[in-house]
Amino acid sequence: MKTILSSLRIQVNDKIYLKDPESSVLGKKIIKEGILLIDEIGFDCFTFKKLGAKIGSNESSLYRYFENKHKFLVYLSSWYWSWIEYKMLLATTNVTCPMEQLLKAIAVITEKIKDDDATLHVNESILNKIIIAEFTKTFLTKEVDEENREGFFTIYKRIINRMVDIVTMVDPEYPYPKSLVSNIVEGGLHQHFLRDHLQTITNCNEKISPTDYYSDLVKRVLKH
Amino acid sequence: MKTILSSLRIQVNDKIYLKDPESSVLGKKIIKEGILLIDEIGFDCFTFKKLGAKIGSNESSLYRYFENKHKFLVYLSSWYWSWIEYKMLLATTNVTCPMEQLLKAIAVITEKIKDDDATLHVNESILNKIIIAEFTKTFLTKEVDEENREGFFTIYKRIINRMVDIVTMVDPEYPYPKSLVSNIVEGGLHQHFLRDHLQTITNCNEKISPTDYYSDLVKRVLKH
DNA sequence: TCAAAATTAATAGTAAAACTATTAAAAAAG
DNA sequence: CTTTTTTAATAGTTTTACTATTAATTTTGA
Repeated sequence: MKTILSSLRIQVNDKIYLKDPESSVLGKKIIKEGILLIDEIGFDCFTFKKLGAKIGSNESSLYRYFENKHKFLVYLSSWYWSWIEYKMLLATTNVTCPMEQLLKAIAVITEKIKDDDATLHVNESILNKIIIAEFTKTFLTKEVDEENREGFFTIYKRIINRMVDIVTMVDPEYPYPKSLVSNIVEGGLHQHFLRDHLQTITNCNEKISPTDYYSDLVKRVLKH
Repeated sequence: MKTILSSLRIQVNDKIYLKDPESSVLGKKIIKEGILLIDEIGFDCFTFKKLGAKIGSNESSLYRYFENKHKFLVYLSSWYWSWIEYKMLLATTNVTCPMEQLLKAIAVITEKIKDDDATLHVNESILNKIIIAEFTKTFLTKEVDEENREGFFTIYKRIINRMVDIVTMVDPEYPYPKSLVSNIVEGGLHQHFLRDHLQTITNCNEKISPTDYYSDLVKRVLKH
């Protein structure tokens, strides 16, 4: 049951990879150890050569799964947002009050993640750390328009638009629902980063979470 | 007068560079043409070799000004924020109403920049485009804590804390002034990027600017 | 004024990163 | 059980990122 759920819920655009890493032992090893290595040394210092050494494989074997390390990060991000989308669906269905739904969605998006035992080859808690520090790099490139057309950011945009629908239910008169939501999703990651590294420009700390800040924000911004 | 003003107002931490690029013709050429090249090919593809070729200098000559291309981007960012700080000072002094002050500051931060003729070797409008697409990369690194300690982000943090003071004047009871402001500054850049590349998740377009969105936001969030 | 000192910039490197072509071995299909 | 396909390793190439050395120019101070 667990494995059925875990394979059903995560769907990554197949243009992102050359060969599906979920389809082989080596592929899963690349994901699992790749997440750990990026967390350890940072994406800028990460190379397929280093990952190959870590998992006892040759660099060129990894190139058969991903064209380059950028695509690998896009893959991990897509996987992450697909997993978040699933969690958001679980958290918001059967909630009738739109504002309550919105607060649940914000919690899913902005909360610090604990590992989910259903997917043994992905440590979601560490993946969350990577997304906080590296996700914006997936679209801050010269290729963003091309990759957007190819659907690399579909899941991310779908999550935002699902939340936009909820905001519109809460306050149909609010004029900037899309900017508000994209701002919350991106800003949630950013506030986590500031809490860990630039504490003087955030109120987030051990006691105040990004979830607290953004929950308060939507209550002030939206008529409800 | 113009040159006195321009040299007074921009002050960049001298740990960022090896040799002050403002101190020589070659240095100014590096800044001027570097901005154009990064805008053209993106920071990821930018190298000192390519810039050297563009300005008819050897790669190794550029290395005497900046340790690496990361530091070059940190320098351009510092320069940009220093220039913004000056513009913000001009825009907010002699404004007595705190909310009006805040709206002026938000306008300076989030508006699309036009070139300023006072600094001939810097095209501020193109630099603004670079900041939108590349600035977050300056701190999304493993070295962020070390570089923060060395003062690489001082001006950026000072701008945010200046705005935090204004927010606190507007509404002393608001519990998250730092998160609100860091969110506006970072989010302003982000909304510009979304408008240009991921239109489906922002309300910003030719008619609605990030300034409109954030001006409305603070009016809703703060009691005034 | 002119020789010594200091600065500036070019040449010619190296090491690592980012890939690719070829081939060998293992697994799957007919 | 042999042919085809898939998988992965070896051994390359090109580019990036940087450095050591040397040559040329500028500055300075006796």
